[in-house]
Amino acid sequence: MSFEGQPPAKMRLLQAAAELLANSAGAPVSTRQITQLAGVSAPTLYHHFGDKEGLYDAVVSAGFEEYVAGERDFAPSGQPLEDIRRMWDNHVHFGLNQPELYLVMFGNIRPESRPAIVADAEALMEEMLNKAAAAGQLSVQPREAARSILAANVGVTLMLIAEPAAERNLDLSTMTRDAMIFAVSSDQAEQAEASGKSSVVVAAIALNAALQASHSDQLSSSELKLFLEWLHRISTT
Amino acid sequence: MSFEGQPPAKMRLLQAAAELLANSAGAPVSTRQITQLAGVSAPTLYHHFGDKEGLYDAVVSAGFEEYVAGERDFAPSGQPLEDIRRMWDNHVHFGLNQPELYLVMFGNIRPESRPAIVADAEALMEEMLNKAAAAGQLSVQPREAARSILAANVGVTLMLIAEPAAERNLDLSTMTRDAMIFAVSSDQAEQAEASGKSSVVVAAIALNAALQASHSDQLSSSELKLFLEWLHRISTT
DNA sequence: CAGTTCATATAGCGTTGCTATAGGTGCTAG
DNA sequence: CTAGCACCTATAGCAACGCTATATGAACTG
Repeated sequence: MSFEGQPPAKMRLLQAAAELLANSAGAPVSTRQITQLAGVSAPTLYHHFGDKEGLYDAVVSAGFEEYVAGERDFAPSGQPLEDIRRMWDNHVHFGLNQPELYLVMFGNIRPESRPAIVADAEALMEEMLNKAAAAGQLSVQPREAARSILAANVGVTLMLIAEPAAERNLDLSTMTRDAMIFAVSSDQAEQAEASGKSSVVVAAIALNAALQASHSDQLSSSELKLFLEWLHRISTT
Repeated sequence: MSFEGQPPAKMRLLQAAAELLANSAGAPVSTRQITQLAGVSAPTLYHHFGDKEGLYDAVVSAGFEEYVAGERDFAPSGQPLEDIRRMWDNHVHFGLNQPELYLVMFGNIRPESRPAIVADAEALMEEMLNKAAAAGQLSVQPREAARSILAANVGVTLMLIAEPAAERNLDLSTMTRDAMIFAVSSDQAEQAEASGKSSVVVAAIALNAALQASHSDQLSSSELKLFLEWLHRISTT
């Protein structure tokens, strides 16, 4: 993690905090340790960051940029759901590689106070899910899907961090990941993807078939007739 | 929470700790607060519990018995997967009702040190999943399924606790719960039916997203507007 | 009644996050 | 060139924290 373009003392504090956090093995890191390693005295820390949490927020912010970089670095594969899979794996990877930082970011839960970073991570995932929705691959609203997937993703990552490194079994992650993605995806759309047709057409076909089969009573019979006619126009173009 | 059958000072310490924890609103609780409320001096605490964590462990242990009681109190419905659903809901309920205690139990993650309670909760869920497996309703190993479901369950509960109480939307829990149970269940078609999401809704959501993204010119703008309105009606039922 | 053990108290140690106060340091204005 | 002014940093120390060395009272047991 690098903190360039900052006043020297501020930068060294950030670096010292990040370094001590990474090697703390779970033990809490004191401000005295940080200021000593940074070669700076206590008030300097509070001048720059207000309090210890402010310093941690700054470290977390840099950590999150690294996290986001990981989430974005792979080229979009054109298969949004596959990209979601990679986001999930990157999330777990990030957590296991920098557990202390991850715990400060996602593990520091307090009632009724939501870490800003959670909202950011949700937004990131929702963005990707929007693409899946546009491709007709989603069976739930992107926002709800993002919240649900991220919750499971965090839960799994925390579980894995808590386990002794030797016992960690990434199958837990893979299995939960696929369960969540499958749950929000519509298999109709997945089949459509394979057939190469435009998603509008395929979705229209699917909806047409489904409507006729289910005798939905959400629309009146005349409305349904017009609706189906439009569907037909869309799907036969 | 009751702590009967203990030496009086020990019991009062447990009660004081539980009470202060429940009303701490997220702020840390000091040993001085606890000993003062218990009408006892510091060394008594350490005589009985070794250290603060020992006291918390004892409180957690009592809390866990309450948790287990909730997990077991409903009569087995004869449908193991339905019981799993209730276990999930009870878990979330417990977390939201006693968030501070829950955070001590499940939120106090440290690298490579797994809270004993997690193993207990896993065992509890695995036990129930064994019944499902015996009934041929499981498509994965009960142990793996239990770990996966519990990880998601904890993740969701932590997310909900972190949210302002007014914004909490239990749909997040319901949706994630059903996704996980669906994923481990062998009779997936039945699960889909039970979740209430018919294929009509799935197709409507996909088509909605696809239409908005593709600016199809097969329908006039007024037709499209009405079409989308109907879609909305179908997909939000 | 002596001895042992359990339970509690007085007083205080070392560390924590944080701050009141004040002293440099480098820039710009006159 | 220097006066003034922001900005940055340091000395010293406070209150609160978890915890403990030591000692006293109470209650069984021989």
